[in-house]
Amino acid sequence: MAQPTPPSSYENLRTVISGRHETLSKRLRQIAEFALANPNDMALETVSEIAKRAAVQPSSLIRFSKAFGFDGFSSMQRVFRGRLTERQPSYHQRLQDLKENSDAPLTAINVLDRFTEAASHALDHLREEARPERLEHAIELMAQSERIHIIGQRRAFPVAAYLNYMLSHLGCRVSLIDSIGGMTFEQARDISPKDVLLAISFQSYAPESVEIATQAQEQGTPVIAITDGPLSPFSALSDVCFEVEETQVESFRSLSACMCLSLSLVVCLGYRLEKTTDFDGLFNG
Amino acid sequence: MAQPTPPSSYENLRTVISGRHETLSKRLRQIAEFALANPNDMALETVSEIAKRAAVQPSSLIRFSKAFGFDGFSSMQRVFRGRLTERQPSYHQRLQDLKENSDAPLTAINVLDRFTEAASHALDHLREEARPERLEHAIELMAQSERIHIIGQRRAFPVAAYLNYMLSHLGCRVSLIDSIGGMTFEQARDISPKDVLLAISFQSYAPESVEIATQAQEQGTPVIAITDGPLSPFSALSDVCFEVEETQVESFRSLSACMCLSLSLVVCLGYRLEKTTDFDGLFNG
DNA sequence: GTTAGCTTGGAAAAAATATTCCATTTTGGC
DNA sequence: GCCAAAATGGAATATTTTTTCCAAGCTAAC
Repeated sequence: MAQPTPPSSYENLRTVISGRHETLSKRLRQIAEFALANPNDMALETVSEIAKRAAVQPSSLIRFSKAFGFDGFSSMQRVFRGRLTERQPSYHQRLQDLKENSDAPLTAINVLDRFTEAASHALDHLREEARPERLEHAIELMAQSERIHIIGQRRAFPVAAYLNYMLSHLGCRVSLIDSIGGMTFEQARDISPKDVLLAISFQSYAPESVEIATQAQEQGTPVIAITDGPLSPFSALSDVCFEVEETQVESFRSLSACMCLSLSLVVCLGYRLEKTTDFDGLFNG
Repeated sequence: MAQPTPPSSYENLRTVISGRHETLSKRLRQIAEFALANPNDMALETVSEIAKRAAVQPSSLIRFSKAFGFDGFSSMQRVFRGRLTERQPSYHQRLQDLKENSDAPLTAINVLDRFTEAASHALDHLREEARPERLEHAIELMAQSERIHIIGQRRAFPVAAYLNYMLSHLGCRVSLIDSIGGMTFEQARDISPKDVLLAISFQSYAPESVEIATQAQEQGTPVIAITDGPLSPFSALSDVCFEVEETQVESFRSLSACMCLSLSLVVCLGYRLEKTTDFDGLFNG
């Protein structure tokens, strides 16, 4: 049992396995090779299934694990499983930590720390969950529309305003439904099937936004939604749906990730439209 | 058992779960929410562990699986596991690629990666540069003012709108100078020395904002500025000045760090005012 | 070729895990 | 407010999975 303490990260385990590869017995070497080549199997299959695939006996797998200092197969498997989640170190777990390790006094700087931390997580999450094909789909819909309508009520309004600002600077025809003078539905009335509706909405989903998205969809106008999770009504009400899970600390949410997604969408659209105009300065108003 | 054939891909399962979410019983809905929020746990943990984390009985998990057409929990778990193995190249990989050849193709996902990266830096910068005494000074000024006026033109407007939204939900007397109907200066006219002016402005510093801040300062109204660097005219025009250096990628700037700072200020003010109101839900409009 | 020491295969035992079942509670219609 | 139907909790059971153990098979030194 040449390994006193087992590696606790996949990367370490990998290194240790390749390091000892030469000195292992025939069967164990066979397992080492299989493990390095099929980390997914190692993480997700049962001992007997892995044994079958690697053409060894189940007991050899146990021996292998013990040779590297683990208690048994299960504890080695944990390390392989870690690899699958560490990219995404359980977003929620991290948040939990953030909340729990926070009996720090509520000084201004502490609050700021926590919100920057939370915003940073939200950005990571955005990046991890981003689906390239959705981004491209959304951009295509915008590029081909005659006019882009934007709705975002209450908490979502700043995002809507930001999109409106940037899109108009790109030279897009764009209409922000800003509900000025209580004209929400009147403003929404001239959404045509050739346009696109960009809807931003978070819990608890302003009824006006829901209704306008519903109407748009019914009449065949593509809807792009930026919302806060798969349980949002906009999942069903949109052609492309971006789920931006803004981190929540003590039930306050930031819009950092939303702003970032919005900016990215607009810039991509800019490239797509081959507006090779001098972008410098456009965004510095 | 309303689901004859179980979804075989994670994406489908997700869709089906959100689709039926409304109609599920209390416990099953609870599980649906947990599952969508914690797909990693669903993929890797045992029934009893998941049950514990989701605060339900193990048997409910089996019922949940069956409700979606699976034989039992194990076969549903297979779908969640699929997600882990069919992952697209992780964003770390994408970032690596991006750094190695910065003339990487301008795909949507690359653009997003770069902006999230940039936003993340901006947040780090915000945290590093934050001066506790400035935060506290700003909070104190707001706490003691009779009314908070907010101005932010053009690119800064979304931040102003966000502050306006949050502050009004805190119960503060707040006025947003939104320039509606070209009434910028008329709206600014009732800023009194007992109030405070929150000015957000970035290069190239909207003249209206500069002028209003100047007037406010001349008449003795405290000015809090959120701006973009020491060269901003607001350095001189404000009592407290936050310099938020939003990282710039190809001359596009995001507002992520600004939003985060704004949120932090508001939350601190909330604590300061000892509004121990139930904050839950306040920020979910 | 023999033997000691290490390795391997496989079946049997132990442990962990998933699933079922039923008594109890909750829900919704009258 | 009552009843029937649906949902739920939790213990009991069934199943799967891991782990142990030991006999048998190699390997290499003498």
